[in-house]
Amino acid sequence: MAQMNKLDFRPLPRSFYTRRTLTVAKELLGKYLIRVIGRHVIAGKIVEVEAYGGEDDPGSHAYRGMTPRNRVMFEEGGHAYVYFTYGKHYCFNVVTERRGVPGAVLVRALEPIYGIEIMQRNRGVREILNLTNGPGKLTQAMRITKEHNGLDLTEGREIFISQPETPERFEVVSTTRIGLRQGADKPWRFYIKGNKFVSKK
DNA sequence: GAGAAGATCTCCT
DNA sequence: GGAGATCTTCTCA
Repeated sequence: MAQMNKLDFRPLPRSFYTRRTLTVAKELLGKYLIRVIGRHVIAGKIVEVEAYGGEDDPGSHAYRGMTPRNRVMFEEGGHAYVYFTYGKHYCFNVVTERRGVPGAVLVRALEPIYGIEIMQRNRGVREILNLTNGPGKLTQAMRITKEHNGLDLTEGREIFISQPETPERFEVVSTTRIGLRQGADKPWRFYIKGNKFVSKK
């Protein structure tokens, strides 16, 4: 088994994130989301995402301009946007585009790679298929909270995203987003075809 | 300052 | 398949 040393992984550079939101969303599929907690490393492969825009996207928090909550969406790409919802759950997003242009990609599901025992403990669930197959589940498994809102993902510290050690080929499926009242018509959800950890078919 | 809705999950039937 | 939990944030008065 591979060494679970975080030095094996390098954070993606700023230039990966400061592009169009839809481009970043599709390219995030297959990448590893890495969470470092003290000496422990948790990693999951990103298998499902949703893109959120600005004033062109009624489904986005940034649709009506900047508020204290969505401020990070207007930051330079490469930051973490974490918000609390439904009184229980955190959702983890990756900010995209250049500074001043709102955009983010919601990470909806991961395939567990490393630190599975830690994720089982954090979730209070043993079933691996039920560990990270939803936006609220993966933040609980990786212990991501509002403390991480605004974190810079290019620094490679507590949370970052890296290339997998052995990239695989896969097909991307594009569908409409989930759980929205507004903007539900836009096909801005992307997932890896056939992956068991995708939250909904 | 009040009221309503929400990028969800879990448990129950 | 459906409803309740639970609380933050936004909107409007």
